[in-house]
Amino acid sequence: MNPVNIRLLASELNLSIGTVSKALKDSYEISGETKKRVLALAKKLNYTPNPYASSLRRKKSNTIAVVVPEVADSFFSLAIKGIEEIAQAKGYHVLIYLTYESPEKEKKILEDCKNGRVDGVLLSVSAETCSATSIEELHAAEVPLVFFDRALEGLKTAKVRTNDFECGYMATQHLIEQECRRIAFLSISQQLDINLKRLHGYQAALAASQNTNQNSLVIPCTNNDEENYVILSELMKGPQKPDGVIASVEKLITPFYRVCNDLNIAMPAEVKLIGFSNLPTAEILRPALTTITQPAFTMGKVAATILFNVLGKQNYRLQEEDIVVPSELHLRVSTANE
Amino acid sequence: MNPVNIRLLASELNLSIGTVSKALKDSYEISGETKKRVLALAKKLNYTPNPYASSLRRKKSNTIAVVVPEVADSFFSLAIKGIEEIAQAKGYHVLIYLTYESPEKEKKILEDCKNGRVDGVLLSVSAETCSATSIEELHAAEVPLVFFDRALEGLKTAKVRTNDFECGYMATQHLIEQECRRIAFLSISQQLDINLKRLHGYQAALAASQNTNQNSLVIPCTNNDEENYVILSELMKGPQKPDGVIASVEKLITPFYRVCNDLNIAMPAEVKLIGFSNLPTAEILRPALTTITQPAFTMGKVAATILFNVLGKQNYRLQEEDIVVPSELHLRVSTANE
DNA sequence: TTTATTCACGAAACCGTTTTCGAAAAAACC
DNA sequence: GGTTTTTTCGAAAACGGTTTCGTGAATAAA
Repeated sequence: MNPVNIRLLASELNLSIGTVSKALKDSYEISGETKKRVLALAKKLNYTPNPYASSLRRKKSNTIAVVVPEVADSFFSLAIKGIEEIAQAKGYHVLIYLTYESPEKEKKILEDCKNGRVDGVLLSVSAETCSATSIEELHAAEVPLVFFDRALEGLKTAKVRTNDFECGYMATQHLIEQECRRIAFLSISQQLDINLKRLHGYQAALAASQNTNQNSLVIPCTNNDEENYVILSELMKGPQKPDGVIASVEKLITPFYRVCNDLNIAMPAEVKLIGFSNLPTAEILRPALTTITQPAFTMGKVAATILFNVLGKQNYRLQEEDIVVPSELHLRVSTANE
Repeated sequence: MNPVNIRLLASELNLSIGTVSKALKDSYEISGETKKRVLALAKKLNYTPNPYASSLRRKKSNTIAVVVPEVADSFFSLAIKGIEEIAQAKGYHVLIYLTYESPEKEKKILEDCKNGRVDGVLLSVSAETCSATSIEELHAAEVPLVFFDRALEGLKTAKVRTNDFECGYMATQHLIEQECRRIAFLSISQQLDINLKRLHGYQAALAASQNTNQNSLVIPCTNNDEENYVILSELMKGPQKPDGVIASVEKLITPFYRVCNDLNIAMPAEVKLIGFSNLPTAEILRPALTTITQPAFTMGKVAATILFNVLGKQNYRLQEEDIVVPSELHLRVSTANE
């Protein structure tokens, strides 16, 4: 650690510690002449203030926590990039925590955020989180919190989300328009709010459809790629074989392509696929994948901006606002009609 | 912020602050009875120690910095995941900083790491970094540093890399074996050490080839997708049109697929492609992409493990070691012979 | 000239924890 | 009983900044 501290500067310059401190932050109390001397020596000795001493006294860490289930994921990595960009511009530091979809890990992490380590938290809850106690404790400790993407209902704080219900509806409607008569909805977590919304959008679109044949066909999948391969394989070989498929999460897309490839099922002729995805390679898949693309980067930036707006004020109360950044439907060949 | 501190505990229990502090960390000096009382009250009041006060006094932050050019990238996001997994297990916190390939940003960030904010740094240098001054300053400040993937030569510290030269060689040799007679090497940065190594591997393999016709054909690309599309388009339309292509970085893969698609160039019949890539979708591209896959997750874990090993010891000197985690060649259709 | 005000700085408290050192009381030893 | 040792705790000094408040001198106002 750098041994040059404010005390050293003070003694070299025959000034008091307080004077040096004020000079360094350009206080009006200090004369221009003295400021110049202090700055010069600070530069010469390569002085940088100890951040923890400063944080301790000011009760402000200039650090935020980003708590996400996963990072090796096209959505979250883009969102993190958006967050980091804003944070860096504001001179804030970003702590990253992964929950791996585990509520226990999440709880432990959030407890670590209560003791002044961070000035605020950006959180995307784990899929299995149902209890809000650890989040409420954070709230009680007056740590500003902004949910992004995956929020928990009933908590009075800011949320930045996308229009999941509409997207579920839109995806389904699109398949109906492309004359799919049997549309399957591939899902993972039954808990997760955003997945439920997508599912409800799907169901609403089916219900609104003129075609009374359209029954809901929800395929529960798992977190394991090979298990999903088997599940989807059964689906496409079985009597329930759909002619339209909605992959409600990105990780179900690869298994589905593999199944179609291995079973020689033609896409989009025999079955059409639309996926919720931020995959950068969607357009070079064959067939190119129609996607509902979440505005991950924007959501990260918006969430961070909201948080920093609050951190700037004295009044730390975060509005209970719910910002919706709409996803985009990218039409590609995987849902095309010949 | 939580207002319950060690002073409050002490006064509630009629104990001194020091006693409470020792009781909390199970010091031998404190009787079992007292420890029980302290722990009970701490639990009841939901006490958590202020991390910055502790860091200030102990001169240890239990935090590391991860400095990378980018996060929305399949390699770096996986590496970060590996790092975070180890850090979380060791009770460390992870600060993320993005350099966006800018040496100036990198310099600013590394300066922030010198003042005790972090106990160590994991760094993958930006592509344009040539000066080592800011890194040497970090070294001078005795902040342990581990390079991963992208290192800077001539610095006595640990490095965790992959076998880039061999991979360049292996990729080229593979194409030669697949009877490619004109192999192009798509490159981005001329600065970046790992890219140069891949290039040298390519050149060495060409030189070793029996076929004397094999001239080096290096195509400099940019960071812009559309520009690259144009460059590759010209290449594939021009007289130099190759029958084998090595994409030395992941971001050149998508443009190349697009070009082949748009120009109706058959892969692998007319041209074969091998890419340095961690794309999770490599196998569902059509044709499925032959890749050199870097062990991103493992490299992150290894780099973090090395760093934490040093942080545990009193003697902070990091060995000048160079660990090589080999990449894997995944053969797929994009380089197949009919 | 007297009084008020501004300017430039120092002394010291403070943030919350850790750690060293000393000391009283209890226990063990001769 | 006297001495040493162990046990258990408290006082206080750090750690490196920030901030409040006070003070003497210089300047301005009266």
